[in-house]
Amino acid sequence: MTSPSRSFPPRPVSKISQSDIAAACGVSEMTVSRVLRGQRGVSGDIAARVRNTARSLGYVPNRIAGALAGARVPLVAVIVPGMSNMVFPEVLMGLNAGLEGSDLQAVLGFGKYDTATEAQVLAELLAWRPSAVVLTGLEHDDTTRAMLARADIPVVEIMDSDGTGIDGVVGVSQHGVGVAMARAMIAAGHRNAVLLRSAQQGDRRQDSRFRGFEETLRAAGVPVLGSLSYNGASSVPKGRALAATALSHWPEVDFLYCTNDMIAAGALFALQAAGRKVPEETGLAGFSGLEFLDGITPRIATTDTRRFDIGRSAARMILSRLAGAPRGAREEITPRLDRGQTLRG
Amino acid sequence: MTSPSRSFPPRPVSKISQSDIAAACGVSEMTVSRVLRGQRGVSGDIAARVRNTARSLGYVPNRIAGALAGARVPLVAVIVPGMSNMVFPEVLMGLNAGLEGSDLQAVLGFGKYDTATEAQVLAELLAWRPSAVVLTGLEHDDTTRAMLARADIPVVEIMDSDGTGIDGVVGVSQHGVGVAMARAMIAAGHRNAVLLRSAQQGDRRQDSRFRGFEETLRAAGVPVLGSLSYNGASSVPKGRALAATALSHWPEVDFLYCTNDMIAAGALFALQAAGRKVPEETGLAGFSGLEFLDGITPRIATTDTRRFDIGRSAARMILSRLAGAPRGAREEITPRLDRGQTLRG
DNA sequence: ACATCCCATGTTATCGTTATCACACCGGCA
DNA sequence: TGCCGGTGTGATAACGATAACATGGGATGT
Repeated sequence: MTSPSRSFPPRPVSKISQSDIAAACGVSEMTVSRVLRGQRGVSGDIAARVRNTARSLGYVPNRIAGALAGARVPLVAVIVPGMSNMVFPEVLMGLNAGLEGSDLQAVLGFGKYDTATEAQVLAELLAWRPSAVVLTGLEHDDTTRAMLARADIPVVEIMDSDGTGIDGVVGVSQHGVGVAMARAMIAAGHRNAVLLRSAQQGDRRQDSRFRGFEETLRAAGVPVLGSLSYNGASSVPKGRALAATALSHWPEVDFLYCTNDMIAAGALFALQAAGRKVPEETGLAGFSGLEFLDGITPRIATTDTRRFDIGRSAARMILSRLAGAPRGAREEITPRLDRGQTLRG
Repeated sequence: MTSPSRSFPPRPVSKISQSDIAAACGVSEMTVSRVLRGQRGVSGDIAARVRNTARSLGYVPNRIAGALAGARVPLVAVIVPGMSNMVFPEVLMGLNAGLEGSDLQAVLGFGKYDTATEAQVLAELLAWRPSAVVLTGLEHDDTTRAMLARADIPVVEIMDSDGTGIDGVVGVSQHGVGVAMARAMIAAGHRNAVLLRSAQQGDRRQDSRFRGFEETLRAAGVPVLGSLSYNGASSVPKGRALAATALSHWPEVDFLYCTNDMIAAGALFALQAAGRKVPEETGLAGFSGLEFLDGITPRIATTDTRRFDIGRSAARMILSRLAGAPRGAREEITPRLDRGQTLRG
């Protein structure tokens, strides 16, 4: 909206339009439009002729004109925080898979873990009058909510299902993930847990996960020893360093609950380097179910949040909303707790 | 183009348009349009009034109408094969970073490693009359080329720079990557190489990489012993299995050149499991520079193709083309060969 | 044979914005 | 005084497609 100096060459001209086809075939534009959209009520003879002409002329439909004329805009605005790990790429693959077969196209924006940026990006995307919106998480700007209310289109919030959404919600209960892992840990006989967490501001999902974990442990009378956090992006070396610190700080620790699998992998290496038997002396668990962990021995316990399925469900929810289903659908994706080989027993 | 049953609710109505703002301010639509686009030639008084009214009414511009009326479409069509590993997410992050500051927005499509699908997706995206196109690789359908020729907009082909492109090209020489790794291997004293490769049909980039590798070894009088391939997506376990097979098949092997780091990680585990000292007895190398490898010891030799930089350069190339630079720019991104700790010496 | 209905096709208006040209109005200069 | 150039603002016509309605003619029914 604020480009001071736009010195761009004129738009490419001399495009083929439906009227060119109409002229070439000796029919009206309307007939061409009908054929190209696969509407019935056009004689097979003319339809074939129109299709051939369109192909031979290299006609590319102009969605812009179509959309303005009142046709639905086959776009879904998708805002994810970023793509620095495999989480959102997988969600997007699922979304795409779920959209396959419909003519809907995802348009991507990055919210950068910041609700103000998200609002800005949303405004940008809404300018295209998409048919639906997919947002990440349940926390949003007031501006965002207001825009969505005015837009009055299906909205699906993904990833997190702890709380109430604007419209549809597809996600896992992060709180539940923490609770389940705490129970698994206790059942396996571990007692002294330390959390390795990201210092990322406002990572609500991490927060509720750890809250569920801590509450459950406290209720069972085995509160966590403490937690350490790191700044910036996750990486294996960071996990390693963090775990090493944890070991020296709380020698009695016998379980490391890591905020993701990357950190957990590093923690595993640190435990091995420190000569701690895993899981006999010290167990650990991560979060996410990133594929690359498949190859590490022992296999790290984790919670797979089925990101592909989340994306696909979101897509399906959008399709059914557009087909007339009521607002406010919720779908809980049941995370899969994988005990791996880093929990005792 | 062929949705048999479209029963969608009518488009959301009651939107605020420029004419509402015009009416509220007592000026013409044209004046509103000028203000909102930041054109000069409107008195500051009116401009401020218009902007305030727009804000308070919750006006969201309609790019569709604007685009149809002749304004540039601030969209860049981007087609990547998929997102099953971190390669393309990183490219996209770079692209996004490079586009930041301009008003250009990337719209993503998946080509699925198939030129026919690519052509289809391209048609879909061109229907939105984007201002530029980014494609992956240099190999494309005739349909694709024809469409691009007609569209007459900047095109940038990324990743691969072995060959001639349609317009701009940003990438690394895969052939050069193979050559460099072969030289490094020879210099390190390895002699009996085996290739671990994906059976993915038509992966031109892998092919030229390995070709460069093989040619260089042959010229040096130490041809590769052989190669093994796997089907489907890469994973650490597959690398492990493949490497195990290689060890039993060619016991004299002393170097495994893997098509990517995931496979290389698996191969490393296989070597360790077989009791082979790395790199003394057997060295290995991967390809890509995926971040998660940072934590594995020994650090695996690899070639970092600087995917983020590729994306960013592509973005910059597009911006300069749109600003008037001539067609056919080329930018060679120099890959970074990381010897890690799995090459002797 | 005549009214009726349906099917294939055409006509007209419209979507919201921007390009283009036209028009006042103002100050300066000869 | 009259002409000129600039500067704000408005009127009008696209842009390319689709919705909604109109039309003509053949098949159908009685």
